[in-house]
Amino acid sequence: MKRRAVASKREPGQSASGSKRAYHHGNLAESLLDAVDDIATQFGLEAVTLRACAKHVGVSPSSAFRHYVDKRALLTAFATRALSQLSDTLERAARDAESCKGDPYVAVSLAYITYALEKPAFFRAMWRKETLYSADETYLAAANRLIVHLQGGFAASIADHDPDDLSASELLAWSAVHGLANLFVDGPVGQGQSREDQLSLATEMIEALRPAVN
Amino acid sequence: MKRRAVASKREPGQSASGSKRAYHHGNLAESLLDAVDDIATQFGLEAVTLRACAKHVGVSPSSAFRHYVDKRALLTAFATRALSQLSDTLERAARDAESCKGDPYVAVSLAYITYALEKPAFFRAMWRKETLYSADETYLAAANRLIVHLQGGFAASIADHDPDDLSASELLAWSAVHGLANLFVDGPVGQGQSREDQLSLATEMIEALRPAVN
DNA sequence: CGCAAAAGCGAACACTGTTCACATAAAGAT
DNA sequence: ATCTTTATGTGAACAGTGTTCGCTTTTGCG
Repeated sequence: MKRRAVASKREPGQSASGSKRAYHHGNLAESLLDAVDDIATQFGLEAVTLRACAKHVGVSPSSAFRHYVDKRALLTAFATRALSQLSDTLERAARDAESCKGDPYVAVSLAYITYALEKPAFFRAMWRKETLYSADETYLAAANRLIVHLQGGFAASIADHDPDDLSASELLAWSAVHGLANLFVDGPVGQGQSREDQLSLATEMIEALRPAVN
Repeated sequence: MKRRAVASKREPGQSASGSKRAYHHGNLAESLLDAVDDIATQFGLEAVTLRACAKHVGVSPSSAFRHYVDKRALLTAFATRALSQLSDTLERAARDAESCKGDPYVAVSLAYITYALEKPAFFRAMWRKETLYSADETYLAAANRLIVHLQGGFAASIADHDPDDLSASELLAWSAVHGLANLFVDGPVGQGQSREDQLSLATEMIEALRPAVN
């Protein structure tokens, strides 16, 4: 059989998280992350199974263990990826807001909530301490980068990055935004509403918060 | 075999969630919930397995399906119980605060966060939409009761109870408190800190929120 | 080329949720 | 009391899960 008779030379140009690339030898580690990505997007986090990921990539289940000691390690790596993705999103939102219209505070907050609404599985995966190695170094680094972006967006002060060094108002802003995101994603708020309505509700809350955060 | 040669008559006096009571005929449904309770408390939500619960109660795994169609149904029932428990806690906090010292707003908020810190598994179980039948009627009823208590505590107006009928400032208050609770339980905030320090951090945040919520 | 290390494989293990035909206990009717 | 009906609990089975291990391939390198 040998279902992959692809060229052994890896072609340098390749779009994105597609399933291209000579898996047989190549970057299984990354490809497995893509698989988690796809499956979580389509069927939710609970459907992410090691065997499903392996099959999605076209590889035997046991191969995964050459790259991740655990399923938990795989999920940690995925959470790390999600964290960076969110950081990038926030960064872009802050930059856009600065160069154009409104204040970055609203922009970053809305971007945070929008991300949660549009990628709920990713948002959930980010902080699932029970299924994560939350002491993993690269995971922690990604979390810290996110915190820095939050400080930057919320308070425009970029410097240190200890989660416990957030000022009271920074923590308040993060809590409110994070809380609403969670209430949307897993809670009873904004259930049947359209994305539009959800976001305007979020905007309301963010504006209501302003007096406390400035 | 027949490992339970206990008296067939049920003795009326019995302390708490112990494994007493004539299980053979009695209230397995409730006892299974107690089992979830115990296991989740000791080993976390991920350790809650149907077979473990059955064993904990002293019953065969398949018996559980006479009372819950699913594992998910069992978890839904447990989430419902957790929601009521939290509601009770908040109610008591509000009453105590009214009859004595400070304002109920702070008391309720702190009680919410304290509950999350002290029963993280329960707090997680409450809103895990992916492992719950979140459209279950009694679950929804419990969620609504919680919302009413939040409105009562946060704004002292008790009346209707549609999650989308929260005022902007009520939603803000809930979001902030819920968000901080989540950041404590699953996020990077307040990691190594003592309960005391965590709660004083929470108090700071709650106080910072006050200008926006009154 | 030759070889050690890396990467993938298939079969196995213990465990999970779930089903189903069967046993038993309780409750109701006679 | 007996008989029947219904509610409950059982044990063996099934497919699917994470994980391990000895084995084969492939690759990179001297």
